[in-house]
Amino acid sequence: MEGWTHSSRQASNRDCRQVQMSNNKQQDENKLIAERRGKLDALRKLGNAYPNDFRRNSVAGELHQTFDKHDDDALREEHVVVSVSGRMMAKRVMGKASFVKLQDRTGQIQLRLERDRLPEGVYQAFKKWDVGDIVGACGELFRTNTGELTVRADDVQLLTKSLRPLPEKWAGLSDQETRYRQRYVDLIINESSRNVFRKRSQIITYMRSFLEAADFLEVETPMMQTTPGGAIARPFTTHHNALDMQLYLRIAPELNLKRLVVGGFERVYEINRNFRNEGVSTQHNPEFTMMEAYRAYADYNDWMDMTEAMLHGMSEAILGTTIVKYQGEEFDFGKPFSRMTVEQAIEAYNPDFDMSRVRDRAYLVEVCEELGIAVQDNYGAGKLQTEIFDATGERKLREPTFITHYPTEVSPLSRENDADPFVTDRFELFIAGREIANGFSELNDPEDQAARFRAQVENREAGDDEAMAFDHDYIRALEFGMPPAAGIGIGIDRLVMLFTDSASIRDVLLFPHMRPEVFD
RNA sequence: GGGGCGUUAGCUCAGAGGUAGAGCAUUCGGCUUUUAACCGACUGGUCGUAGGUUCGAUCCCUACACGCCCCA
Repeated sequence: MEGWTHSSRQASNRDCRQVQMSNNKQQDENKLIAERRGKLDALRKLGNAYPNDFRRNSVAGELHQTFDKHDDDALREEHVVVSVSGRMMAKRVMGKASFVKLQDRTGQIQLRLERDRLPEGVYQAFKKWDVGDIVGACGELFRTNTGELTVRADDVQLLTKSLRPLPEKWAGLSDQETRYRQRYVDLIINESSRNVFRKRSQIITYMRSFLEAADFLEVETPMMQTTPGGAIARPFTTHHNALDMQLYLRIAPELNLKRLVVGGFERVYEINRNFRNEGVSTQHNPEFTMMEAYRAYADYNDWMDMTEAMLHGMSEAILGTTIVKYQGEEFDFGKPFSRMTVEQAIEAYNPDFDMSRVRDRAYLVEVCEELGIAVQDNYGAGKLQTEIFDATGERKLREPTFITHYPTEVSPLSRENDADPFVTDRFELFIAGREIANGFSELNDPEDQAARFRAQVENREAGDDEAMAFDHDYIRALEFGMPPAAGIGIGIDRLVMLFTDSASIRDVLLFPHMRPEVFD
């Protein structure tokens, strides 16, 4: 059985002077903390207050699972001796015996502490411990009168003193600002929050295994770039001191991943952060996680099929059902998603729209103005169509829906449709009124791509600071020849929101971006 | 950027132009099968910050900070 070595119970005073000196500076704290700091001082005088020689042999979840069917009589016959540790979440003292709840990464396990069973003086010391302290104990399993699996402690030790009181057990911690800023407290207190981040991890793990099974290679490409590209967005800038040069945080990994497709990695993906210098909202964080994947000898239809298959499998793996419940709505990820072109969506959500003039710039300007959309001189029919769709269609797409054939004008990296060069072979996936994924057949004609870049540069010179720069090296790469390919980007944060029924992106980010807290 | 709402004890929340409230937690006492343990006693506050109005402001007004929601 594992347990203690003896060192932590023996005195070691080498740090005491330093600690007492620093204590004098801390008198401005509130009484609750001062109380606990006093207890810590007493612990330091007795020996090492932060021992690291306790080793447990069991965790709560496994004990509950293993001994689920064992009643008290069975447990007493078996004499199962275990050692456990965790944060003390409840402490109920009843004179010469107490019950304690320890919380570890798998759940909670109850301890029963009896004065006369513990070594001399230990029970008296325990009475001074606080909820929130980290504790280790060993003893035999039994079941209480109410049937709860419990460790009857033969010894117990304080492993880490907690100086700050935890939020109250019943009302818990609900203040959103504190939950985001002090996520550690949120995670200690709120099981639901722990579950969100466990699910997040499972989702990413599922996605990896799905792609690995399809023989995709995971890669990592630069987050600091000299030319930001691969998306229409404003970048963050930073500065490299030694090289004395301006760098950009990437807005997308796209161009680098396609360089790798040129290099012969026919199936690649990357899961990592992108940075976009735009507003913060329930749907937007300045840094967010994206999965981008590229596949040679495939087109955008293949990616729509793969996306459906991935989300279908993911819902079964993560939720155990294909029904995803989100903010009062239900979506079935087991059914094929509906598909509609941008122009069909405009027709569907604008009953008075004259489809005979769907590519008539003057008419589209008129419609935009009626909708209160600010139109700029350099907007062509394609950009105007997209604006109309965004304003009228996007939020109404509740059921998972692929919107296809985005205008070439707004898709500078996508392959033109063979039959209709006004549009590209591109789709976006919407669920619950939000864009979840964006995919397309890749433009691998270097001369066409160069022309698209030039159009972007014109927009940039006209004042659009979200427009792309001309990436000469990317054109050079395409000139070596990129096999016909298609790619997709999936917003991980928004996907996790769906799977965890979270209303805000902050709820699925461990440390969402916040204005700095003021410490006086 | 615009609008609305919020900020009171460690946590969750009441409150009213006139001495700042509750529950839980803390502290002390009691209790050897509790489950928000229980019983008794006590304690806890720069009412976000800075101005203004007022005899008097935590409350009313203004600005600012931070947060949440909606819109662009």
